[in-house]
Amino acid sequence: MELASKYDPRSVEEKWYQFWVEKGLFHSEPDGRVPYTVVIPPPNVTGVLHMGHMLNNTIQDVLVRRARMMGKNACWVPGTDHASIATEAKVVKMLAERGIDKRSLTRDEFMKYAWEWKEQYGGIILKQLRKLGASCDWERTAFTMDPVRYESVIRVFVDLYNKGLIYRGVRMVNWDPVALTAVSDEEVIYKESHGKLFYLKYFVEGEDRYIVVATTRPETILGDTAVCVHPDDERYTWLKGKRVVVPGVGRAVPVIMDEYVDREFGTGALKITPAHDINDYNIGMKYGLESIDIFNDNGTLNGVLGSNPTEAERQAAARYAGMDRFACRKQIMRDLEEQGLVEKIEDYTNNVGHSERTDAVIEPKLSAQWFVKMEGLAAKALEVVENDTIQFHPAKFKNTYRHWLENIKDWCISRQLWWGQRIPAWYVEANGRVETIVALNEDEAKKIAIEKYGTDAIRQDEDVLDTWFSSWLWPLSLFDGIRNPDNDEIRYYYPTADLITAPDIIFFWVARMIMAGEEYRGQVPFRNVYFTGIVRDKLGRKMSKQLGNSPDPIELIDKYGADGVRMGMLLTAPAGNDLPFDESICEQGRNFSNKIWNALRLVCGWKVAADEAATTSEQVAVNEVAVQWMEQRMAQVLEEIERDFDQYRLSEALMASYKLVWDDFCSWYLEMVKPAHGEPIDRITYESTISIFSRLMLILHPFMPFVTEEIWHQLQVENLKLRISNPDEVESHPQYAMLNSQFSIMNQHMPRSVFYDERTLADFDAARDMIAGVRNLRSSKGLSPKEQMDLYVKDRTDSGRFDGVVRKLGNVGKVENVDSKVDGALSFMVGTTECYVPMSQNIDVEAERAKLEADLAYAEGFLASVMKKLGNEKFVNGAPAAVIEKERNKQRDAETKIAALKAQLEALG
RNA sequence: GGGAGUAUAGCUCAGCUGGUUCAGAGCGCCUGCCUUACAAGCAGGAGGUCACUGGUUCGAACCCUGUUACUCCCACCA
Repeated sequence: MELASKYDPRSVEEKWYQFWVEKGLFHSEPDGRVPYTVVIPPPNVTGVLHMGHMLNNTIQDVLVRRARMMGKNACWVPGTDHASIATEAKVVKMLAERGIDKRSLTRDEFMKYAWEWKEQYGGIILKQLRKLGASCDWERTAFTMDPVRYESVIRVFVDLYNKGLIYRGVRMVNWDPVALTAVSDEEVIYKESHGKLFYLKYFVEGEDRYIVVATTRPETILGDTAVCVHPDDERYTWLKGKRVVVPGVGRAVPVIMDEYVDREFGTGALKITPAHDINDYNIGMKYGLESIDIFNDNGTLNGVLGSNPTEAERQAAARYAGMDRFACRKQIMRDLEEQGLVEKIEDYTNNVGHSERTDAVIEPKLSAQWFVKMEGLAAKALEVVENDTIQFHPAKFKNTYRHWLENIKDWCISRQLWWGQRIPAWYVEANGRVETIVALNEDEAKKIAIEKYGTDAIRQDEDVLDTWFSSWLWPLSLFDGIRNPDNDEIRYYYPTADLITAPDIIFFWVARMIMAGEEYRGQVPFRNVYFTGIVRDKLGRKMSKQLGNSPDPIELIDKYGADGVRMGMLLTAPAGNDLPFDESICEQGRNFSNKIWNALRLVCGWKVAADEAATTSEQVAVNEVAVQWMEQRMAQVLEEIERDFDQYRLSEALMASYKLVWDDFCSWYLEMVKPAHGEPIDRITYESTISIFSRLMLILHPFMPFVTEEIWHQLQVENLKLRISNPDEVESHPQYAMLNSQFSIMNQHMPRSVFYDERTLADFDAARDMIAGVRNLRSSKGLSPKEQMDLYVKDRTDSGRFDGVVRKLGNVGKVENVDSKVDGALSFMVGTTECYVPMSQNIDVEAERAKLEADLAYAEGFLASVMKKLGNEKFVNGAPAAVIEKERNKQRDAETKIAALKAQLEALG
C-alpha cells in the first residue's frame, strides 16, 4: 500500500469520528469501574464555536480521553444553555425580520417561535465540537430548558422559597433598558468612559444665593429630591435647614447633611436622586425622601412628577417626556445654559456600567424582583474551597473566590423576559391584599388558593429565572439528581471529577454550583477546577466579534487538522495563563502530525528478514541496545508525563510527549534501527518497533486523537502481517476486518511508567554526545557528513555499549579506546572523557589552540569558583554534606578536564 | 480606592525544598544540506545584567524591603 508523503487530516478525522460514534465509544453507563465525570460548561444555545471554546473543550477532551485509557469509566456530558437574554434577543430580531413585533404576540405564541428557532438554529456549537474530536457522550446531550432540567429548576425554586432562602422585594436593581430586564450585579461590566462633569447652580429658595452641585448625569435632576452636604463642611453650614430649587425643574428640595458625602469631590455638594442611584437610594431611605422614577423601562423620560408639583416642574416634565436619556442630557444642558444655571463643565472620566449582553448603559432602577439569600450558601461554598475539598488550578483563584464570597450580596434571579423557566409564583387577591403562592405548577397553586383564600383566580408572575439559576444545578440536573436524588446515575457519577472553565465565570457559575451541590447533595459537585486562560490575539487583546480578531476555529481545523489545532493551543496554554494565540502555532501541530505520519511510512516500508542470517550481526547488536534504550527512555518520560498530569500541567505533558516522539523516537531510535538501503530488518526489532510506536500513539492519543487512531490501526495491521502466513493478503484475513471494525486506540490501556535503568540512559547520552561531537567537528571544518572518521576515546566513563550506534549515526569508522592522547587529531570532550578524531587534512593549529584556550580559561574560572566555595570555612561548616560532596566532585571533574585540555594544547606543539 | 498576579532568549513559557549539567525548552533566527520517511524535513550554531534597587545567606532567578511596568479581580466618589 502506498502512503502519501503528506498527512491529510481531513478524511482521517471524519472517518474516525464517525467510527467512534457508531461504536458508541463515548457512551458511558454506570458499572463497576471508577467513574470519571466531566460536565461541559454549557455554551449558549445560540453560540458558535470560538477560540475560548476550542481551548476549553480541548482540555476537557484530553483529560477525558486519558481517564478513559487509564481504565476509568469516563463520562463527559454535553449540553447547551438556553441563555435567556441572548436567545430572546435573537428571536426578537428574527421576528422583526419577518415583520412580526414581539409585543403583538402572546407569551405562548412567542415561546412557540422561540422553540422553533432553537430547534432550527440552536446547538450548532455541539456539531462543531465534533470536528474538534470532543469525546462527549452525545446520547446524554441536555439543554437547560428540556423537561428534566426545567422541572429541576422549578423544584429548587419552590424548595428554596419554602426554606426562606428565596424572597421577593423591591430593590434597586441593574436595569438593562435595551433588553428591558433586570440583570444581576455580575452581569454588569464597568467600562471607563470619557464624559463630562457638569456644575449646576441650585438657588436657595427665595434668595439669590446659590450652591453649585457637580453631576455626571444632569438628566436625573428631574428626579432630584434633596441636596446633600457633609455636616462638618464649613462652606455649607449656612445652608442648614434651607431648601434649594432644582435648576430648570423648579422643585424645591431640602438640604440634608450626611457624612456619606466626600467633601473633596466636586463642590462637596451632592444631588440626591433616590430612584436612579443606589447610594442616593440609601440616603433617601435614611431621610425619608421621596423617590421619583423619571424613566420608562426603555430609558426614555416618562414625564412623571413628584408630589405637589410646581408649574415649572410640570413644564419641565412635559418638555422632556419621551426623550431618550442621553438626548435629554444634551437638551437639559442646553436649556440650563440658556438660563445661566450652569457654572462650568469639566471633562471627566469615570466608570459606567454596561450590560454584559446588550452593552446598554445600565440604569439603576427600583423594582420588584426575586432574590436568593446568599449568606448561608456562601459560607459552605467558601469552606470547601478553603479546606481544599475542591482544588483550584492554579490555586491563586482561591483569593478571588474568597473575596467574592466574603462580600456576597443577594442574587437577583428574576428577569423580565419570556424565554426561560417562568417563575412558579402566583398571585391572588384576598382580603384586600395581594398574596403570593409558590407551587410546582398551576394546579397546585390553584388548590392552595382555594384552600387558603377561597378563590382560584390566580395569575402567574410574568418573569423568568436568570439562566444561571439553571446552570448552577447542571452537575446535579444532568443526572436527574434533583427530581430523583436516589437514582443510580447520580449516585455513580456525582461528584464529578474535574471542571474545566474560564475564570470569568468563577462567580456566575463555579461558586454557585458549589452552593447547589452542598445544598442538594451535601457534597461538592467536583474535586478539581481547572481554570483556563483567556484566549487573546497577538497584541494581547481579548478576542471578540467586534474587533474581528478571532480566527474561525472551523477554518483553522480545515487548514491544520483538529489534531494540529489542538496541539497548537495546548502547547502555549498553561493553566490560568492567558493564551496569546497566533495561528502559526497550529503549524507546529500540523507538522507534528506529518512527522508521525512519515515515521509510519518509514516503518511500513521496511522488509522483514525471513531469517536472522539475512541481517548483519553488527546491525542486530545496534538494534538490541536501541530497543533497550528506547524502552528505558519511554519509562522515564512517562514518569514525567504522569507527574505533569497529576499537577494539571497539560502543556508540559504534551511537550514531553512531543519530544519523546520527535527527538527520541524519530531522530534517534528510528535512525539507529533503520536498515541500510535495500536491507531487511530483523523480525524481533521490527516487532519491538511496532510495539514502541503503538505505545507512543497511546501516550499521544489524548492530545491528538485522530492521527494517533489512524496510525495505531496501521501499526496493528503491520503486526498482523507478521503473524499470518500470507502477509500480502492481509486484507482478506478475518482478523483484519475485526481490527478495523472492533478495535480502537481509545480502549487501549495507557502505558504506565515502570522502573528504568539510569545506567543505560547515561551510556546512551555519552554515545549521543560523541556523535554530536563528531558531527560538530565535520560541520565546523566544512566537511561532508559522508566523510567517515575514526574516533579514539581516552578515560571514558561509559560502558561503550553504544559504540555501534556511534559508528552508525556518527559515520565513524572505528571507535577505539586509548590510554594516551592522540597526536595530530582534533579533539573534544564528553564530560571528562577525551575524544580524538584524526584528520587527514591539515589542522588549523592556531584555531584549535584558540578553542582549547577558551575552554581552558572557562574550566579554570569554574574551578576557581568551586575552590573559593570549598575554601570558605562557613560554607564547609554550614552546608549539608551532600552539597559539599557535590562541590568536591565538581572540583575533581574540573581538575581532570583542565589537565586534559593542557595536554591537548601541548600536543598541538 | 481595595486586592491578587506577572516580569527569565526575538516570541511563548519551564525553572519544585536556595546548592552539579542553574541559566533551560519549544518556536523563531543564522549556517550547511533536495542524505531514497518527512524541506511541514536533516545536521550544526548564535541569542539572556533572570525588570530595577537594597537586604538576608557561606551561597539568590528563587527568600525579604522598596521602585517601575503590565495584567486581572473587586468596589463605583455624584
